[in-house]
Amino acid sequence: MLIVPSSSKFTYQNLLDLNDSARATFSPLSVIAHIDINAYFAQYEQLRLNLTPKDPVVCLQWNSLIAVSYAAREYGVSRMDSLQTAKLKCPDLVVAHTAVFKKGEETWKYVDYLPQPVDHKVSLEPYRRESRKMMRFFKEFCDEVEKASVDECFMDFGRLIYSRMVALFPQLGEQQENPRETRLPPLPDQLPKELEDAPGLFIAKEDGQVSVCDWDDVAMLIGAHLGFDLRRKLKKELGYTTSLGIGRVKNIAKLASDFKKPNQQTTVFNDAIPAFFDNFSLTDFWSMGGKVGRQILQDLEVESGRHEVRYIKDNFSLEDLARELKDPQLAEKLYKMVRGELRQPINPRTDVKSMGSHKNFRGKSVSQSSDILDWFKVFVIDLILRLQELDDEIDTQRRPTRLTLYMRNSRNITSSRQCSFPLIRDLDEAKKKVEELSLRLLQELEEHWDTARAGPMYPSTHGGLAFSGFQEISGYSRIDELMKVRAVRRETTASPPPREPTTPTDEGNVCAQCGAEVAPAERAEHNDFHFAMALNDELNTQSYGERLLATRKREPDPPVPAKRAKRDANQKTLAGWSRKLR
DNA sequence: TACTCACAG
DNA sequence: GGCTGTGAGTA
Repeated sequence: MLIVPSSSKFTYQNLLDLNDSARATFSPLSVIAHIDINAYFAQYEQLRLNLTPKDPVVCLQWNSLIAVSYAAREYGVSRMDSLQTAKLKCPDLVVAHTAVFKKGEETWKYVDYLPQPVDHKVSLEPYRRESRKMMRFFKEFCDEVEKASVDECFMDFGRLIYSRMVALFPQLGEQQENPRETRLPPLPDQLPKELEDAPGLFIAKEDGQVSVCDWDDVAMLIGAHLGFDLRRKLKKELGYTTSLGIGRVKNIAKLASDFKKPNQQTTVFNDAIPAFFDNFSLTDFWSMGGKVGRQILQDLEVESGRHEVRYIKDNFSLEDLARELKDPQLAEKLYKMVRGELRQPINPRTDVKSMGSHKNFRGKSVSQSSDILDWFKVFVIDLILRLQELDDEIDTQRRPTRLTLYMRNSRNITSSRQCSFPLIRDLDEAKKKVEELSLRLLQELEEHWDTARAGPMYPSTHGGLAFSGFQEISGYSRIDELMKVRAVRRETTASPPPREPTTPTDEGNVCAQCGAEVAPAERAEHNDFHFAMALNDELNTQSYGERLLATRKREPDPPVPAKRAKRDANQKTLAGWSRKLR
């Protein structure tokens, strides 16, 4: 590796800013990472079914492939294939259908047949659950993480880089009288051994050399090592192969993680940014993939395809862009973007913003309001189970403040209706409330439906319910309530579930199944817990994926059903809906 | 606030 | 192409 020592362009303040999460993304020394799980859903299924990366696994949703493992891609299988064409290309294809809800049922599971859309709804909850696990893992590695989707996130490596830099180059840690005015010292003649053999591909600089010219290059180098460590750790602990990109802004990191796949990483030196952008079209950039990107190319009369980004950078001033695009904000964004200087902060976004459960209806299967009630049941339980997962995951509960009903008719006209949703801690209560309010929303929507403008509401082609306006509620009202939740959580993870659904025998206050101390008043609830665990076990039978090949190892825990007695009561309520509407 | 649209994976 | 999510625009 070529070292080119010269006086630094950067100041001590630039370095200090890395150590401040509010300023790091604006430092010229910034290092942002983007990580992406390769063919996520397919890889999840591969691990769930205890297969290897060599097995050609695909994830199926009805008849279409929603994820294709890299092993299956070797056979020419792509996301565009149907199940049938994919099997022609690869007879040994391992097909794992997503988990599903059966119409009218109250839980999702992996099933041992090929489910049909007319009476099933896909559940993506296993992937979301695993995603949350991975995000926790990333959060432990790095203090500033932005979840970008279910299988990718951005990280600001600023603090990690700062610490490594000061540790490796002690003179960088020396206090300065005037850090804003004081330049960093020149690079040493040799880099420490730890930074040699940097993992991952380096984008060559403009002159074709990989050379380290200034401290920003050193920061990138450390970033590459951090990225490699992160990927190795994730592979070891959770089993996933990933692609990763390192660059000075989010945009570059994102393009870089996509550049070499699977199981590889790319680091873009700052000097190499223009050369790196030559590999892409403007429409490959985040937020430019749709109309906006196309419109810009048209307004600027840029020929699509050949080094558009470099062309825009070299031929348009900020004023030119503002004039041609007639949108000063967009012009500024583009001006910075083509220079790799669009510095968007990491948005921690730890909290859920909204949560929806939707379904497209086939043919005329939903041709009157009574037809949709069984689907409502699925939407409701889907949402409630997901609220419960949130509760289980973090100690502060979050609750939605709005409920929205969506419907679409055969002319593809969508209408929605919202209402505020009361703050209810208890999920069984909340469930009843959703049932009640969604019914009311449906009636209101039917009343307000503008048949003259939109045509008839039925047959409906789409329906769904969504929670939004999530708020954190003040936490647990009593400390012992919190302790109880924690104790149950320990049990569910630590003790093996019973094989048979059995009733605990009466032996004082000690549960015969798990030996836990249970007060008589809580006995019923405790038994429900065992019932739920046993039911889970029962549901964990063979699935469509594994029947074709393997033995199961990493089956996800299906959702814990709501308490039995209350569920029966709710079924009565649901039956009531149908009567009310007929 | 109510609703729609654009964009993304 | 189906499903899920975020953010911005509009009235």
